Amino acid sequence: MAVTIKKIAEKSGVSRGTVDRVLNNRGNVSPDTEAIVKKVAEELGYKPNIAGKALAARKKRYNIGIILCSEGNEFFDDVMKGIHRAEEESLDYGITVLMRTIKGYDARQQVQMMDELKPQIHFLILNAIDTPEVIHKIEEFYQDNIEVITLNTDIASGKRLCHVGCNYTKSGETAAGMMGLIMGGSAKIGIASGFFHVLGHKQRVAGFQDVCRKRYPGMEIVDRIETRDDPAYSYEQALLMLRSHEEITAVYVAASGTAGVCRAIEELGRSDITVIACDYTESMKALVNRGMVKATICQQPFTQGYKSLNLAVNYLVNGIAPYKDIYAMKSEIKIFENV
Amino acid sequence: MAVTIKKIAEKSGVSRGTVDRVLNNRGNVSPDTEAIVKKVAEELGYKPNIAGKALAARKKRYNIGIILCSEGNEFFDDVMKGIHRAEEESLDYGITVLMRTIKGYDARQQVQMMDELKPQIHFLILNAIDTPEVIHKIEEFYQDNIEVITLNTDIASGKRLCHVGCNYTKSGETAAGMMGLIMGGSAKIGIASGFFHVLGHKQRVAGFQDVCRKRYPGMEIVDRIETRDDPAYSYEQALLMLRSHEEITAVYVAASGTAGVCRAIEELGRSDITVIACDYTESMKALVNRGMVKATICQQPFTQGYKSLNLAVNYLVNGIAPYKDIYAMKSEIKIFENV
DNA sequence: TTGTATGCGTTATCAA
DNA sequence: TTGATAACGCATACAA
Repeated sequence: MAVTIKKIAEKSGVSRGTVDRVLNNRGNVSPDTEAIVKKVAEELGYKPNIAGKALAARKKRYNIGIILCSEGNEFFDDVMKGIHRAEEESLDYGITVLMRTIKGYDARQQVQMMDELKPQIHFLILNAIDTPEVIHKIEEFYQDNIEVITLNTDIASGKRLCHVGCNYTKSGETAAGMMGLIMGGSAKIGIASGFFHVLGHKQRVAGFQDVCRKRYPGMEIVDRIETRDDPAYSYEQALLMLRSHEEITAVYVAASGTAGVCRAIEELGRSDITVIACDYTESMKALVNRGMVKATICQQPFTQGYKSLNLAVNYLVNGIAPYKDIYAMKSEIKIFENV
Repeated sequence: MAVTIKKIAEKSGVSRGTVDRVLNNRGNVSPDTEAIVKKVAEELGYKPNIAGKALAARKKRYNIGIILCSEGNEFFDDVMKGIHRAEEESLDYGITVLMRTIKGYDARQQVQMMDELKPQIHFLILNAIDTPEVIHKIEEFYQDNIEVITLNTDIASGKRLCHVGCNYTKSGETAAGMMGLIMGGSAKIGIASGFFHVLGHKQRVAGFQDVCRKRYPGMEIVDRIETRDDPAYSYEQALLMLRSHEEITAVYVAASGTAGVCRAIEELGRSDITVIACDYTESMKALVNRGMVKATICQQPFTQGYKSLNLAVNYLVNGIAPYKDIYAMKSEIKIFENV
C-alpha cells in the first residue's frame, strides 16, 4: 500500500492535520513534532496522491490567463489546439482559462493586457515580449504571487517560473543538415530571415551558418533578406535577392514569409531552387504538397501549448513546480511523405 | 459549477446510489427511474470527474500484465522507458505492472507466458505474435473479462481492445522520400529487410517501392536481402549483394541489422553509398554520428510504451475505452543535426 | 500548538 | 428496487 498522510500521522503519533501543516510548511508546529513528522515522511517515502489533491483543490477555483501575440500568425493555430486539449483535461480540477490575443509584438499593449487580466487570474502564460516594461510587470506579478510561464518567446532575465518554447539554434542546424544532404554539400544559399534583430530568427540563422561552416564548407551563404512577417514585403525582397544573385541554388526561410519567397521563385522561373522552411502551417501545407518546399523544420507547436498549460495546472492544483527552467521543443523534419 | 452525480440525484429526485447504478449500468434499477436519470444526466451534460473516479478506484488494486518480445532487441529500450514513465504516473491509482520479456517471436512461449500471468492480472498489454494459438488465447482472455491491447505488433483479426504501434507503410514511404531528396531522384538501391515474411517489414518495403514508382522513377531497386535480425548474417548477405551489384549507390535497411550492413559497406570501401535506416537505438546513434547512416526513420518508441499503458490505466480506472482502433505513431526523420 | 470534522466526486456495502 | 453511509487522500475551518 502507498504511503498516505494518515499513515504518517499514525506512525508519528500526531494528527493528520499536523502532518499536513508540516508537509506543506503552513507553520504553527513545534520544532520537535516537525522534526519527527519530517523524518517519518522521509523514511516511508511519502508521495502525495494527485487524485486526492485534485479533488480537494476542486473547492477552489483557479483562473489561468493566457496572452498570445497570435493574431494573423498561423503558427499559433496548433499552439492553441494544444492549449484547448490541456484545458479540456483540466476541467475536472476547477480550472478556467482566460485567453487573450494581440496582433504583433507591441510591448505597451501586452502590459496593458496583463494589467487587465491581473485581478482575475491566479497564473499567467505569456508570449513574452522581451522589453523592460514587460519584465518589470512580470516582476510585479511575482510579488503578488501570480506566477508567469513564458510561452514561445522568453525574456532574457526576470522572474518567470519557466519557459516553454523552441530551440531556435537546433532548428537552424537541422535546416542546414537537411540542406547539406539534399544539395550534396554544395550550394549558393540565400537566407530569408524574419527580422534581423529578433533573437529567435538570429539564432536560427546562426545555427544554420554554424553547420555550413563546420560540416558543409561547400555551402556558401551569398545573401540575406528580411521578410518582416509580411507576404508582400518578403516577395519583393526575394525578387531583389534572386535577381542580383542568379547563382543562388537554395533558399532557407528562417521565419514566416515562405509563401512570398516561393512566389518570387516561381515568377522568375527558378523552380529548380531548393527551399527549406520553418513550421507547418496551413499555407505551408500547400507549398510542401506542390513540391515547392522540400523540407520544413517544425517545433512542436501543439506540444508548446499543451505543455505550458499543463505545467500551470500542475503548479496550481498539485503544487508541483516545473523541474526544468526551459522546456525546449524537438526539431521535427517534415517532408512530403511524412507530414 | 460542473455537473456531479449529486446534482443529478437532486434533480431527478433519487439517491446518488441510484444515479451511479444507472450511469454505470449496474442493473437493479426500475425502467422508469432509469429513464428519468438518464434524461437528466443527458440534459445537464454530465461528465464524470476523473479525480473522483481515481480516488474511489484506489480501493481496488489493478494489475496490468505486459509481455514483450524484447530480449536482445534494442528497439524496446525506449518502449520500456515509456512504460515506466506511465507506470510512475499511475502509482496513485493503485496500478501494479507485471512486465515479462521473451526472446524472439515464439508463439508457444508467448501463450505459456499469457497463461502464467492470467490469474494475476486484470489487463494485458501484448507484443502479439499473429498466430492462431495467440489469437485464440486472446479470445479466451476476452471471455474472462481481461482486455488486451496489442503493442508494436498487431493481430490480423481478433478481440483485442485496440492496437498501439507503427505505421510501417508510412515509415517506408518516408524513407523513400528522404532517399529521393538526398539522391536527387536517381539511384540504384539495395534493400535490406528483416524477414521477407514479417508483415511490418513487408509493409515498409512496399511503401518504399510505392514512392519510388510514383514520385522518383529514377530510383531503381536492384536487389533485396534479409538481415534476419542477425548481425553476422546481415553482414554476409550485404557483402554478397554489394559484390554482385557494384552499381548500387544507396541502401535502405528496413529493419534491424544496420550495423552489419554498414560493416560490409566499409570493408568494401564503398562509403560513398547512402544508407537510410530505421529506429534510433544505441548502436544506430554511433552510425549516425559517424555519418555512415544519413537518415533514420523512427516511430516514437517511447510514446508506444507510454500510450499503451496509459490507455490500459484509463480503461481500468476511469472506465474510458480507447476511442481509436489503432493508435499509429508518426514517422520521425532523424539526421545528424536533430537527434 | 494541536486535533477534529467536513467536503471534494465517485463507488461499494449495507440496510431497508 | 432503492437509500443511506462510509471510504478513497487531501485540505481547511474550527475547536480545544
